[in-house]
Amino acid sequence: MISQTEENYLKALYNLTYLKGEATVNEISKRLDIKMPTVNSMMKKLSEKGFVHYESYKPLKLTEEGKKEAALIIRKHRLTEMYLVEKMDFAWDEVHQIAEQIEHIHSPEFFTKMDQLLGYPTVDPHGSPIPDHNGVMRSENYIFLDTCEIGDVVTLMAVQPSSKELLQYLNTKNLELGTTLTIHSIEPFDRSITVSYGNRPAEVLSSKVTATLLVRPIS
Amino acid sequence: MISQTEENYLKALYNLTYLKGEATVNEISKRLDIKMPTVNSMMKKLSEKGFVHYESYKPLKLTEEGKKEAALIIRKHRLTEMYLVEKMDFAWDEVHQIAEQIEHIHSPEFFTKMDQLLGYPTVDPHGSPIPDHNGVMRSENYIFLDTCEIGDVVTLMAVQPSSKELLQYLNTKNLELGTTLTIHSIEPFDRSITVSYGNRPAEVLSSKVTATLLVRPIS
DNA sequence: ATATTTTGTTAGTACAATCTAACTTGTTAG
DNA sequence: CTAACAAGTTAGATTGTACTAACAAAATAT
Repeated sequence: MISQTEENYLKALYNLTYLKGEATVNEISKRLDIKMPTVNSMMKKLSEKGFVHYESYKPLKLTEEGKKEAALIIRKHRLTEMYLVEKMDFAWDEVHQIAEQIEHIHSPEFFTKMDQLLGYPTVDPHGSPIPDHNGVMRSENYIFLDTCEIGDVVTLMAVQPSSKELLQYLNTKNLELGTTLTIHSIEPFDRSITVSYGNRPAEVLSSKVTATLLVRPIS
Repeated sequence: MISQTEENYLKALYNLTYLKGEATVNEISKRLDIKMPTVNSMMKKLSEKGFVHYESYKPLKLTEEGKKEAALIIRKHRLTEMYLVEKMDFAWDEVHQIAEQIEHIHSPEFFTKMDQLLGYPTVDPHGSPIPDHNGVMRSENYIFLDTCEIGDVVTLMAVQPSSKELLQYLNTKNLELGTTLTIHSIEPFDRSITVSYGNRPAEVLSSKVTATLLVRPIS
């Protein structure tokens, strides 16, 4: 059995790693507002249970099983948010706290029923994708930046695969998750793309970079 | 703050005492399937917190505050059951396990919304009354047996006030909570009532007894 | 390249909620 | 009325999840 507390750690790790495939003890500590030693020992425990790859002083990763567990919790969270908005008439900004609690309910029938009553939605009220009942996130909404066209306006959602070097490169360009990009031109020769975002001059991104950036078109 | 565990003890105590005003450590132990020493120390803790009257070797009682807390949890449970049946199309026998979990959700708005969507119901799908938002159980459905009429068919719901002697008397008559009674005659002189129930000859109950028995008419 | 800071780990403590074993009090049957 | 049994209590151990203090490793800045 997996406790509510453990579920919260898995979820935090999933969300933190969604971007770059790994996360640190420190990041989890900050996100959950729990001190680092507590996080550290919980990570060892989750490693024992087969949900996390743990090695001393190395960044943390979820195992495939850990990813699935986490995705299923996120599924419950997002289905709940959708249900609260669609069927109970809550505003989109009121539902998070309630969903944080209901996501821990153990009852497959309950969430299956919600899913059914909602007509099997694929995104929650905030546009985030809802994983399916096998924990697979159908990120249909996310596409690689190198598949976009001139004039598209997109939001940076994830980086896959990622490397330290790539993330450092993105930092120097002030490119972070959630940044909204406008595509100005695409160079036919090397497929490099010129984008603008924030209050800064346009930037040119090579195809090596654009092939790793997952974005969501603003539509 | 009151933990989920504490809530379960309060609810158990409320249900056990509803009938006779008090309950024993042993009864709670059996109902929750938790060993007596654990129950004992939890009762002391709840006493510290002002929810329970605890005295060594004496039966347990809820304080007014304890009753209110418990009733509010039961309110959440019964509202949830009603919601699951009415709005989510669950069968009446599928909802208990889910409600056991949802009753612990902390979100006044969530339950207020349920109440509203259900049109402010006063009983749950099993006919049990739903306490109001102040924790007051409007037991309008329960009436004293001495106010019934010939031909009425009723279910014994509670005994108030109760005494050891009265309960022993009821035991000798095989009268227990949930027993369905049919009223055959009422003696005008002393208002004693003749009833039948189960596979046994009719019994005569004195007005002293009938004035303490709370019943729900079967309608 | 080394000193400083940040991050990660270990060790030991605390508290909530559970247990078992042993003892005490209360109840009940001869 | 007392012996036996049931119920209640105390003491001490265990597990899960948190903490602080102290130390170790890694990253960073001068």
